[in-house]
Amino acid sequence: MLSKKTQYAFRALAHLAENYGKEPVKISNISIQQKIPLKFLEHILNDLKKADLLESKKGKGGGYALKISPSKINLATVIRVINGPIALLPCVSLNFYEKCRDCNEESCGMRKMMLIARDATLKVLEKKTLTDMIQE
Amino acid sequence: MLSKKTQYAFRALAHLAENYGKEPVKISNISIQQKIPLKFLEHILNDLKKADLLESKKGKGGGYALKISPSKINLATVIRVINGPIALLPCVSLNFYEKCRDCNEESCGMRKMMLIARDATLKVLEKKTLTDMIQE
DNA sequence: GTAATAACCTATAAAATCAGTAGGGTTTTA
DNA sequence: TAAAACCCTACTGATTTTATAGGTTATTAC
Repeated sequence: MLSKKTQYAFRALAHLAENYGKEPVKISNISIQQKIPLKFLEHILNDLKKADLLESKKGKGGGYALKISPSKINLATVIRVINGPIALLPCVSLNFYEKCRDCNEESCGMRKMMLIARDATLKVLEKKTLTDMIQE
Repeated sequence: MLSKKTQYAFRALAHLAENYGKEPVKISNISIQQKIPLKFLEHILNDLKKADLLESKKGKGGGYALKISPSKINLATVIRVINGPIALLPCVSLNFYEKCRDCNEESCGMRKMMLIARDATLKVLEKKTLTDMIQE
């Protein structure tokens, strides 16, 4: 399951996607309209900025905005930045790979199954973007 | 990601699948051969038993065995018993559904995306069984 | 140039979950 | 009746999650 933080991140991104091309949006606005605790949201937006998904501007008239088009931000990217691995096992993770102890990767049946599951999930999450998400 | 407990469960089940139709297997045997902490494994096997996947026999010659054919135990079932929901959001979970606050389910784009992802993942996890997993 | 605005940074903390351990109790079989 | 093996309840330490607090820095308007 996605953490609450990740769900907040998606809401914030959806909000920013709807304001793409317009003025930057203040944290406080997103916080109120999307009902996300303000100080928590600060961290989230900062994480997304560090991942190069957002850009920010300080001072009056400042705020956050998507750095790239919402149609270029896929859901897998967001999940990886905020939530972590998408795969069900570390040994089948593309971005957070870890060798599993006591297991021969070539022959491990569990691994084979989780690879197939990962591919199926990724096929969706890498294809769908913020634009798909905000289409009503 | 699957918890360690779930990974242990899969290993134990694979072990039992390989002994399907034979004598019951003792916890201690599984613990040693699969390198799973014994007392932790006790809990896991008990959970699987309560979920009707295993049957047990006490006393000498006792142990655990699959209650049904390994070809009838799919991976989704196991994950749900030990790990919990497979869906990425509570509001798209079939077995652990929870309404999300502040969100109209009909119109929520995040929900729509996660539904599609869930279906893709489940299609694999509900189709693949312990038998698929132990095929070398 | 200074006051207001709004993002940025670091530290802390309560609550929940995870990963086990401890120590007996109960049932079955020989 | 004793050994074998599962069964049950409670506890614990570590980690992660979900925040909150409080100050710092950069930008803009006057």
